[in-house]
Amino acid sequence: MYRIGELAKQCEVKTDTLRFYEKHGLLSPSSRTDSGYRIYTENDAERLRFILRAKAVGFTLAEISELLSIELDKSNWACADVKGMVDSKLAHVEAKIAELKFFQVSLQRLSNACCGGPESAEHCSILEALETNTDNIKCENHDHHHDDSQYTKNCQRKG
Amino acid sequence: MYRIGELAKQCEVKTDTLRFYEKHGLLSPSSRTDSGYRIYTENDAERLRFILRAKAVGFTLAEISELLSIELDKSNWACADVKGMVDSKLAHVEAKIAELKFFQVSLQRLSNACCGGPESAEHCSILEALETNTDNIKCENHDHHHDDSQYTKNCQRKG
DNA sequence: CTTGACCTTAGATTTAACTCTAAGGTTTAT
DNA sequence: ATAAACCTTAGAGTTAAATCTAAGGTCAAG
Ligand SMILES: [Zn+2]
Ligand SMILES: [Zn+2]
Ligand SMILES: [Zn+2]
Ligand SMILES: [Zn+2]
Repeated sequence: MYRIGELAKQCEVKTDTLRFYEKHGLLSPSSRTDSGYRIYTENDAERLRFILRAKAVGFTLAEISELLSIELDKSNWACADVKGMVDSKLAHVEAKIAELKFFQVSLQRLSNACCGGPESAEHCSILEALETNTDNIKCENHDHHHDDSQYTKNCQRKG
Repeated sequence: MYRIGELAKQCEVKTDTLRFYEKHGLLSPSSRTDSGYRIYTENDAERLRFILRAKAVGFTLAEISELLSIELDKSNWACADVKGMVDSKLAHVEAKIAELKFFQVSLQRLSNACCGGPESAEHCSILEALETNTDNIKCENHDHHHDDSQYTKNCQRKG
């Protein structure tokens, strides 16, 4: 039997979060004290841990709601249903990774093209790429001199 | 010279989006007609393309605001400033990728442990993993028979 | 002179998961 | 008996980037 603050501390969430989960139908305390304090049982704690594990693998609260209703009525669901949820989440996560990897290589290419030095950004390759397009990036060629120890690796210089 | 609908179509955004960008200080039309219609110049269109390119590499609108103010005042900024923005975005993107990859492997392990068949979820490995922990997943061992052609690869069976 | 496509505004709604506020009641220890 | 630490509620705020709504004005074609 835990009060809200105890359960929150045990599971490393905020009390706000537990009230939020209750408001959204994910987890309700099994009872209340006479004065209205929430009382969670060990069973409630297990349900919370289920929720947190599902969150840890990437499910949203809406999806976790669905998983919880399956969990409470397993015999009326098939492995196909459960695996379907996991697989569709997996596909979604992989699509997001692909999008972010595109960002990553684009940003890396921009970064590589810029010396990153203290000189004026007037001829900065990054800005030039954003002005025209990000596919053909020219490495910048400042007229100034650089401190070789810092900028040589990225910047091709004239003088 | 474009009206809002023309520019929107040309750049494949909604008119709502252009009004939104205006409200948030990213792009204002250079003028208005007597009746109040927005009029965008080619210069405005270029600025929009800058915005869209920056979005395409992952920058938020707030970051794009910053890039735009640098772009309009290049000589008072250094390459270091611009590259700093790119690199910090890159770090952020890479952190997000790492988080999603963790989700990905966790979900993949869950998926692999489940036969995905039409049988009851009562002994589903996925649910069992969420009930206890997601690190030690047991492959499910149903008492039923499976259609080998569909489930053999993931499911280890008894009988 | 009316239809339809276009344009205007301010403000509300959406999504997700909290996070915070205000105003107050309860428990426990000193 | 009073302070500290806890608890209660309803509801507003946060973040990001739109997207939608309502109520109305403009413009070209037929
Ligand atoms: Zn340089
Ligand atoms: Zn540069
Ligand atoms: Zn099986
Ligand atoms: Zn299963």
